[in-house]
Amino acid sequence: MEKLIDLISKEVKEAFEKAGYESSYGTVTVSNRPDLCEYQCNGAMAVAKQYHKAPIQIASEVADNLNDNAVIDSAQAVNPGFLNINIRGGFLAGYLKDMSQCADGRFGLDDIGRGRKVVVDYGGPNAAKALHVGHLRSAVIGEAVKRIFNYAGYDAIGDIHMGDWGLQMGLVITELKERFPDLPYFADSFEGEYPKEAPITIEELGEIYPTAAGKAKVDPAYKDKAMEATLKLQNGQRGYRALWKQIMDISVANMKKIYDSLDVHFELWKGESDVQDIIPGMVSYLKDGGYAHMSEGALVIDVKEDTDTKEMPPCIVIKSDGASLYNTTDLATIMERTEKIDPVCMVYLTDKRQDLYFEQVFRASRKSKLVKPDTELVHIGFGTVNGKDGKPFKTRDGGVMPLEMLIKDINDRMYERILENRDIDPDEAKSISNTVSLAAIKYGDLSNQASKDYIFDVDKFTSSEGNTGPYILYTMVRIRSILAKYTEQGGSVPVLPSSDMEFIAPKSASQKALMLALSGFAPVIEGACAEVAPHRICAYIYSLANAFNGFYHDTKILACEDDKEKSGYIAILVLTLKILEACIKMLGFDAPSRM
RNA sequence: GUGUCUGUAGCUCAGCUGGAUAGAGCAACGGCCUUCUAAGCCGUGGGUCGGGGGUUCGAAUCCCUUCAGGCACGCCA
Repeated sequence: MEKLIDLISKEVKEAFEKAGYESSYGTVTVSNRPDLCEYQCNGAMAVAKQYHKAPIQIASEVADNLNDNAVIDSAQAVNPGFLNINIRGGFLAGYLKDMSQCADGRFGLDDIGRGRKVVVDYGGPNAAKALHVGHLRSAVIGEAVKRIFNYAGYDAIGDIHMGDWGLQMGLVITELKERFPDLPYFADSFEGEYPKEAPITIEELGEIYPTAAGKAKVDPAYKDKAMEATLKLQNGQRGYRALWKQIMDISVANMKKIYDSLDVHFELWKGESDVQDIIPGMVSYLKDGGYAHMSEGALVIDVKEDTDTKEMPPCIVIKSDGASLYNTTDLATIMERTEKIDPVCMVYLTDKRQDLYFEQVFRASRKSKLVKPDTELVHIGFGTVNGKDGKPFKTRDGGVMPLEMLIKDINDRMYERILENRDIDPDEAKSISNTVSLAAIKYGDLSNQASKDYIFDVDKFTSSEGNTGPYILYTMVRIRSILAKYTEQGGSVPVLPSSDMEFIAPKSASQKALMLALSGFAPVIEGACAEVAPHRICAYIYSLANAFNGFYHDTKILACEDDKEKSGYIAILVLTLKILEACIKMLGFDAPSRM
């Protein structure tokens, strides 16, 4: 379905052509001065030089050609050469009707993806340590990105890609060996059955890794042991593998619980260890193809290019001690995905500090042809979650904030707010606060540009004032409430896509503003998808919710006595609600039925 | 040192493929509920878009330079 802005552009382009100018200058944009007009065209100013004419004269000529237009209600030339355009209400109503009839339920958004596959690599938890605040963004943004791709018609596959094979595992094993040297895992001669369950709990694991990492930092001998353990694990030492498997089991169970609570779900629970078997093959491929060479004892791929103005260290494939590392598994994963999934694009969501690293890996995989030339490799580097002081978010005592604690904090705050506001059954309040607080967290994160750091402010996020998740949900609940009353009064609410939706030309400025906002859905999603920018959807639904609340405030909907007008209002309500639902679904949260 | 990101209202952030008077929200102040959820709506005040050059009819936006801060720079992930 053609976008409204394109339909308007088409008219203006024709008007340019009719006046004797190149039609491409007739491109129309949404007005940046809504007080003056709804749409604008700046082409007259751009084209003026070429035709040696005053911009305002050109704009006037074009405006004259737009009288009596079926789409455009008014086109006015304004100094120095703007063309201010308003759209016909009846045409707008017809456009919304077309949107609500789209059989694919995408409200006019084209099938951009056409079923092509995309891998979204996000989550990336470290299997050795508890999920903390640093894992929030990857999960939240990644899930949204995946859902946006899916909505746009792609077949998006989310891969958690756990860090389960690197030094962190060696550290945990080493620390366990120090503490419990008598466990059978550490006895080379042991040939019996290992215990069924892990020797530690998830809580203990949460403590062991930081301890071990701390020791390794100050004690080189300890670090050597850990590296040795890593290598032994990778080489298949039986006891280490058994212990590793058990650590993974408790770790994964814990991850699932937390990701579930965030409504974040992965199609693939892959990790670095999964490509272990294909690494030797890949390494010989890299060597035989002449892509990799030895340097300072390590196997590396040079990724420096002549055009580089910056230092670009080589991508290390195998460490000088023979062990593989993050790079190795990422390259092997790219190779495996290309063979088994063959996506048009792989998107990685990690902290932006890994920018250089991913550039190296992407270059290495291109250079060595591990990936097809037309497969896009995209790294979305996001900023840090900071506290109100602008420094990385910590617990009260200054420790790393566990993700569970952060979720609980915001949940508790939300629960308080609900109880503050009204008499409500505590159980219902609990259920509502779960739903709303998830929206608060996710919206708080997603409404910021991914690449920037942001401040995690519980009070702000849980507030229903301003650009927040609760404000969006409140708006939706309001609409649902009206529609429910309408049904009670014997009206029938159309289920989309529906040809029964009868839109009418707007009767008020707020109604037209809402209708214009609705018509902007497709271009916003298209932009959010193209730029992998969920925050655009947040900005959109905030303005849409604003437009709705303005309309709601000065329009009697159910009390409207004109049936045709009333059903027109209901149509707007339904479409607004459905679009908001589609958007928050993409962002990864839901609305409660009542607030 | 090299590279990279950031700098917009007191605070948190949009806007950045160049357009009109730089927008929101919070905070401050003032209005609006016998009527569809006031967790809402409307209004007022608040800015040399870090500084300086340049390109352009036009710059928060593009280029150069400079200041301030963050981050990364071969065997961690």
